[in-house]
Amino acid sequence: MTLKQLRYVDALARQGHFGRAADVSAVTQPALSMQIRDLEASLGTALFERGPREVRLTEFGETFVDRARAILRSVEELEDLARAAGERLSGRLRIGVIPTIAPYFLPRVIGALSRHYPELDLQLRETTTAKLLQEIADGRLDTAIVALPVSEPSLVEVPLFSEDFVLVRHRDEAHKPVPSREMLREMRLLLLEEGHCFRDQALSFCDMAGARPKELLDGSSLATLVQMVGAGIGVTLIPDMAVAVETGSAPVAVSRFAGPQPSRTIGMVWRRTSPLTRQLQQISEIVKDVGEAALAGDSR
Amino acid sequence: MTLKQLRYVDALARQGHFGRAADVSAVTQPALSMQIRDLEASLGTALFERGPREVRLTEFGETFVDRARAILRSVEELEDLARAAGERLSGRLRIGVIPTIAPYFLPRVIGALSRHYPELDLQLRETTTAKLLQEIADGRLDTAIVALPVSEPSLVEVPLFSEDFVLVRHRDEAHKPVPSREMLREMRLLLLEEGHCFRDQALSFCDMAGARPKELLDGSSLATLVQMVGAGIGVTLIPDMAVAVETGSAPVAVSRFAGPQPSRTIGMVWRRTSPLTRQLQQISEIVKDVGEAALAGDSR
DNA sequence: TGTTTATCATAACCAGAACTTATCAGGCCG
DNA sequence: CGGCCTGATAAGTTCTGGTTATGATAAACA
Repeated sequence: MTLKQLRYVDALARQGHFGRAADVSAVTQPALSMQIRDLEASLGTALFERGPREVRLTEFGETFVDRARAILRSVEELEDLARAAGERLSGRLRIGVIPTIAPYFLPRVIGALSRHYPELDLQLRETTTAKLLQEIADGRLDTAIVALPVSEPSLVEVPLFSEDFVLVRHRDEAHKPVPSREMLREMRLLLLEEGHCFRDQALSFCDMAGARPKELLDGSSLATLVQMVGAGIGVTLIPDMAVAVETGSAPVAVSRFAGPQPSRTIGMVWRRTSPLTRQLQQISEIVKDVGEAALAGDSR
Repeated sequence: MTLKQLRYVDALARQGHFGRAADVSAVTQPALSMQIRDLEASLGTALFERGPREVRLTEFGETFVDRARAILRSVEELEDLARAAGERLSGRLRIGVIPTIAPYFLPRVIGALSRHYPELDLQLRETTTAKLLQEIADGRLDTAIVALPVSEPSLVEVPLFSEDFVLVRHRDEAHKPVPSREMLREMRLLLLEEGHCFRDQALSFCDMAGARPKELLDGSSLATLVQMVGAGIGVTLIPDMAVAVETGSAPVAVSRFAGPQPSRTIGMVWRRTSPLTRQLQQISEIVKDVGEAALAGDSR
């Protein structure tokens, strides 16, 4: 049994005439006749009664076409559904974001994306890069916003923007000169706990990668770090984007480094094999715009 | 979109592996690959994500296979239904019967048929031959039990049995000799109204076909005729099969004619083009047996 | 009643779809 | 880095489904 046969049966049942049914089916009469014959043979039952002046459904034919039409409807519906799904980005999209970006960036991203793609069902997840990458590989995430590079050949990575790191000190120290990288090593540096890429990036800036100097304290979020700085416990680095949100509620001062700014590149990654590639590309453009706007001080 | 493609999608979704999916579908891997590719192309959407180590459904693919499987189930169900319908006689069967047979014969026929074909949904209709034939032609009846011949080339007619006509007189006249055909013409003969074939058959026996002799009175049923005879109004003819039922409740006597018995052949007819031909053939055998048993005096 | 017309079935042929075998390409793994 | 697994691609073959032409039969008509 084929869908074509069902369509022919439908047409023939409507028309009650092989010739006309063939016409509306855009085939010739023998083609339709043979398909009907084959179908009836394969079913072992007659669906139509061929009278010389009319073609009539058999008793069973009646119930057959009813069901056949229901099937054809479902098929059509499924095709429509597919077309709609293909046209533009819609449905579920699972995005992962690292914690040192999420709270400062996600609100804007969500806003922009749902403005562009109202039918998009955004699902966010915030965790460390390693876990995000694993979840992408497992197919539990569609894409992630992380610091580049991830150097994973199975993933595509597109850069979005670069953000600098800034120094956060207690407000009382704001008049002192900005310490150099070397000086930082001698100060009590507050960092995120292990696993956060930003920790490694900060350490690498201080040339202390790998080693764990004793004057160092772990915090579980940038907010914690800033609050600790405000309490006079030490200094810390935070990414540019976090400044506006985190430094308002504590007696701290923010300073840029002299000379080469420490920075990191934020980008989007997804499976090279993802069928959403085209849509993800579009999305990355939007996210990029949002990111650049945010960095340009557009701190709505 | 074809059912074949849906089946392949189903298999691939289950197996997560082109090779295995092709195996269970009893085709080679390229065949399946191409069908999937074509389907995805025609939909404009990817259903599967081809990873190097695994084949995974896309977001949309998930909902697609769900619906696809529902469609495949309906199709299978429809095929089963057809097979069941073809196997043995079941479903609606519309039988027409002439009034001079129906009350005496139908109860037995119904009993026998529903014993043989429990799944049969019998629908009976009782009216004159002309109307029955029209309804058969219109497809509103599947078959009819009438007096042969009907001489309609578009219909098949199979003889079932012959039944004699008997004379019904008032009980007081039972001692008189059985009148001849000629004598009948001189008596007050009670007959069914126009349109009943039995009227014509009776008249023809008396060689009075067409003509309307004055000594003649119409009744609308054999029961009426017999009651009229019992009231002494005249005599009548009734078919053999009606004797047991009709002559018990009136002071009448039944006599067979001498010499050539007047009789008629009862048979079944149906459209030559009917797809039920085979089943109707079977049914005619059963009806024939019932009829012969009834005539043999088996008057249960 | 013979002829024409309408209608579905059949025959012969043809194109394209779909399958097969063989081969390639890329990722993974020892 | 070579072998293996897996899916894609290519080339060739089979067969399905389609076409045109024709046949058969019954209804319509003159």
